[in-house]
Amino acid sequence: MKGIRQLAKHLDISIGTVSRALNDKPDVNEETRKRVLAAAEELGYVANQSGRSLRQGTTNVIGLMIEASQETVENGDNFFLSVTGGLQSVFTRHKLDLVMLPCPSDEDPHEYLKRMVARRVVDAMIISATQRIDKRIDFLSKAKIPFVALGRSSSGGNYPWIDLDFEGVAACAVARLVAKGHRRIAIAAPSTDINLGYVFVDAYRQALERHGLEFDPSLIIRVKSSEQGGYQAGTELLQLENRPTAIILIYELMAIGLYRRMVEAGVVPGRDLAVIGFREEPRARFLQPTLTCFRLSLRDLGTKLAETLLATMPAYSALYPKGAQNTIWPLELAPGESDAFTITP
Amino acid sequence: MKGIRQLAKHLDISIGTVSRALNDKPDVNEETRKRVLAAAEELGYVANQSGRSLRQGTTNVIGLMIEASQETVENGDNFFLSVTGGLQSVFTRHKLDLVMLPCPSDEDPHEYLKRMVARRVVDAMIISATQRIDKRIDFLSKAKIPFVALGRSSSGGNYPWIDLDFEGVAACAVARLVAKGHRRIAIAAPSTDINLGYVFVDAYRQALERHGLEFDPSLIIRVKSSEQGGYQAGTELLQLENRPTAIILIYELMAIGLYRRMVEAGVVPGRDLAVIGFREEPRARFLQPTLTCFRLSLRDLGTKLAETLLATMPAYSALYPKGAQNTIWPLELAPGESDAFTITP
DNA sequence: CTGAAAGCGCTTACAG
DNA sequence: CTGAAAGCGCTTACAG
Repeated sequence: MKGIRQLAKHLDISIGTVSRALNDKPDVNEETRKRVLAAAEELGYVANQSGRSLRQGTTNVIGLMIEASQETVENGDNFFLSVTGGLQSVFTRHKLDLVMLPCPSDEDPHEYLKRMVARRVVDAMIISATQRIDKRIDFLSKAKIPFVALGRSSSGGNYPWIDLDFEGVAACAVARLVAKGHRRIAIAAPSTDINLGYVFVDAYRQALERHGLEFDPSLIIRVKSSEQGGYQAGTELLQLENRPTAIILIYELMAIGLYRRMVEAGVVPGRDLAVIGFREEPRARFLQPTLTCFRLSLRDLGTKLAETLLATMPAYSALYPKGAQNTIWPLELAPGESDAFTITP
Repeated sequence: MKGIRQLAKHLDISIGTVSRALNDKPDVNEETRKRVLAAAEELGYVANQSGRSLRQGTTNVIGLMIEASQETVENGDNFFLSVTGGLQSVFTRHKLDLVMLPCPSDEDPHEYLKRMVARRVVDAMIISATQRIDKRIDFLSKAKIPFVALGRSSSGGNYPWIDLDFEGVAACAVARLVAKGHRRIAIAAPSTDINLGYVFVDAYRQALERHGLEFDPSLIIRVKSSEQGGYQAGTELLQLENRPTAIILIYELMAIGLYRRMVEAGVVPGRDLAVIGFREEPRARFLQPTLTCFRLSLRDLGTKLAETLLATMPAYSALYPKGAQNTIWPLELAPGESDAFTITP
């Protein structure tokens, strides 16, 4: 089936009526609508998206930009694939399609985004891995493209974002460890300029302060956000003089590498070293002793992301009252055995 | 910058000339072309893709369909993200953009594909995770949409595909094990209807036959393609009477779960049980003893996939001589310690 | 409730 | 080498 013209001819009615029937417009005879829908189904007609887009000025496509960094790839980090389900559950209601736009690793993310937006392949964008200073945010704001960011940034002033509750996680982790008698608590933070690193370390500092503990910069161990990074963090931790008795990890898979390094060194997590991981992750579920970490539903996060985005789009904002356009997403403590011992001074 | 009309007005020339200049057509004055390109850059003009698509009949977008199954997500399987780099390196040369189309887990993959194709959001498709009988292949063939499949299938007769050399891997693994004296060799295969399972098990059977070993169906352990599946395979292996002395795994992350199960049972891989893994994977690199497995470049695989696809597209086939439209992609043995012992009967 | 017509933003024969 | 015009496939005021 080529186009609406053939379908209309086949039904012996005008293309206008066919279009109205297909698009659920109210002013169509019920009988006519049924005939049209049946014929479309039978002949496999679906409206050409370019034609629609050109006329309507919208593509009905939402882009999720992802950066396939070496690290992400090696980690097998499927954070986004999980969020995707939640996003789609909302978008489907409005016949919006989600496409993932992988930025080639050799292209500047900002340039890539500009190109995609300028070509108008999407109506709106979801960006993530926000940097502390992120040009993409300024660009999208200025270009008035609806968007939502997964992650805060110092850029762009007021813009829609959702971020994980790093403060809550840091505060909870520090409080637990302090309650068990720990005084020297290390933290494994990312070595990149990603904004969550700053947020997390700040919150850790403040939590220490609240508990009257001195902040020691040497306890911030900067490593890659990966299993290997966790291993590296383990190595650096072992080399610290006056070795910390506890460590908080900012990335879920670090725990696996850290455990391995500890086992190699004869240091037993949960007995000689308290470990608190970040996000609960299937692959870390089998660590022995079980890892204390934090739980969240990536699907629900995706749903919220989608709703936040739609609230900023004129065509949908009525359905999704704007309200809080910035959300701190809570994580729930999932206690394990990795920090279940008490330090006696 | 709104559209080509404004840009043309700004330059005081016709939109036709602007278009020709922007699209590298030969019949444009060099001076004019420079002025146009400069103005476009300055004003941030990029052609609206819907307009282009409608006129040209092509979208210049290639779709990579991915199925975000529960398993894939939990595994953190980033096979595709890695292949993406290779795909893009080829597509970029032709100003083609790659988008990943995630099929919602509650939608039938075949219906999803039909919808995407009918809406003409992409010029061509890359599909994967091919089933033994895969309706998508018949559909794409019939609809004459250029496509390439990552994975063979029994469907569709003659169509372009690339697949990993499962035969080679199975043959090599069995030969190695037999040479070390193993007579009872188990194999962990996928429990789903994915075609690679059939191909791999067949090749394993044939390899046994070549070495004069009897095929024992109880040695085919069907489990999920995941870490957990590997663990499960370990459990089942331990329960087998006349326990096999070796196991071949069909999925890379199975090794991690299998090792864990073996350690729990006091069975030492590389001493009490020979293990040969499938694809070399960063996360399995730290297993002790090191895993014998097979190496391939996912980036190169992506490049080949892209080239195979372009060879089937009329607009590019001249540049990519069709030649072999079916490729068996070789894997290179990466010997480790996990199968380095000899059985003495 | 339906039809005829305009026009979304481009590219591309066609004239000159 | 450039301009004027047609037309890709739709949706949507506008008339009736």
